[in-house]
Amino acid sequence: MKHKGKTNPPGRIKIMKSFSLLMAQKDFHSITTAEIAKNAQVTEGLIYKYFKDKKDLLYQVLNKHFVEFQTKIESRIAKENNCIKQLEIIIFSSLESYADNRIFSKILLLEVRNSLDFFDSGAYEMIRKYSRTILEIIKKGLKEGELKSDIDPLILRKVILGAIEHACLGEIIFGRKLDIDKVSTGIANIVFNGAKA
Amino acid sequence: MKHKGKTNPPGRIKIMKSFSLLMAQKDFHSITTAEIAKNAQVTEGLIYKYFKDKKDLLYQVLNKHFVEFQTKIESRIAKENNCIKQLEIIIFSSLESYADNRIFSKILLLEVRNSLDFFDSGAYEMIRKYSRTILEIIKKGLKEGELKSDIDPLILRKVILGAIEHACLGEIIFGRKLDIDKVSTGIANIVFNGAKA
DNA sequence: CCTATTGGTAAGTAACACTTACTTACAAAA
DNA sequence: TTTTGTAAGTAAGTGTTACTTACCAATAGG
Repeated sequence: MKHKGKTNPPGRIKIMKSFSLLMAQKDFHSITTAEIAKNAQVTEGLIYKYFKDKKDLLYQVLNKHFVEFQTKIESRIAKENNCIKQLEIIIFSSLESYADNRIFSKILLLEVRNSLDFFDSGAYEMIRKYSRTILEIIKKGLKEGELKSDIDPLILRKVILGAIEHACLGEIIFGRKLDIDKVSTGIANIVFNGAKA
Repeated sequence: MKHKGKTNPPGRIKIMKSFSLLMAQKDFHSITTAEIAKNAQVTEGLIYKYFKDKKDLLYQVLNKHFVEFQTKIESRIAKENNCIKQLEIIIFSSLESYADNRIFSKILLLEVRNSLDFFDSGAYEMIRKYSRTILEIIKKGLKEGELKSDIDPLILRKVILGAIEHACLGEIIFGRKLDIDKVSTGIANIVFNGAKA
């Protein structure tokens, strides 16, 4: 019998909690379904009542975290209407979110990209939305003359997103502590003012 | 009997070739050892004569590609001694290498990061060397006054590497064609001259 | 000519992701 | 009050997979 996805029964919640906990300790591939079930105190079969497969569980956990991330950032952006300030908020808030939500960033930056079916998932849809928001801000910045007219908005977005993601990798992989203030102002300084003397 | 790794027998070469070919078609996890062996026309057991496990095979294939990448870039850099020019060469050459060696970039940007034992591999040692080279150039640029004195070299490196990697993701994942000239000059323009009007 | 080593094979095995067939609980309809 | 439909959960599989073990054949050195 297939589940229709309307309710949110205790078993389902326990499975997601158990999986999140395990993701904090080890990488996706070395987590077994037996382990997930045992820690959740349910049987293995139940996982497949609520999730298509192990990857689907991963995507849904990511999605849950992403919703929080998105709403937090959007409310912060809304308070500003200077575009450069808004982009600075994005840089800072993204770094902050990645830093104090290791599971979220681990999944997003290390675990999901290698499989094509991620890009059909709801979690990926959220990323696109976030990404689109950034592009809108950049375009507005160009129109209002806050940004140089010869800037390609798509490339600027790549630079910003790439810098953010790369900055978090060391922290996620090696557990290095990241100085968010220093790194975010550093990135913003380079991206907006340039590095050339 | 353990292999000492001195010679390079035909079976070993066939396995690596077969695996490379499969990596061009699908992701690491959905490639089976049976498949690798069949396409290489050897038995499955032989894989484990030359490689510790499936991941080790991945790392060694990556390593092979990385050596070519590294030597190519270093010879290009040697021809310049203006630091900004050198960094521009790095941006351009990296994009170019990623673009015309999809397997290499797929492995490097999507497949290896999620497992901790990659960071003990020889392939990761190469990355560190490459990364160190970039840092040296930046430091030289600071000393010789080509770069602004308030720039943090580690952060500038993060921005450059992040931008390069992010720029390639779309191409690798979705097979989108990348305009290397446009993107590399675009990135360099932002990083060196800044985006603010 | 023997023997150690290397290249390679064949036949396993344990563990894993996922399935199937079943039970229980319970709410709404008849 | 009984019936029926369905959601929640279980128990016991199954096929596949990465990896292992034990073996064989060729060959080069002493």
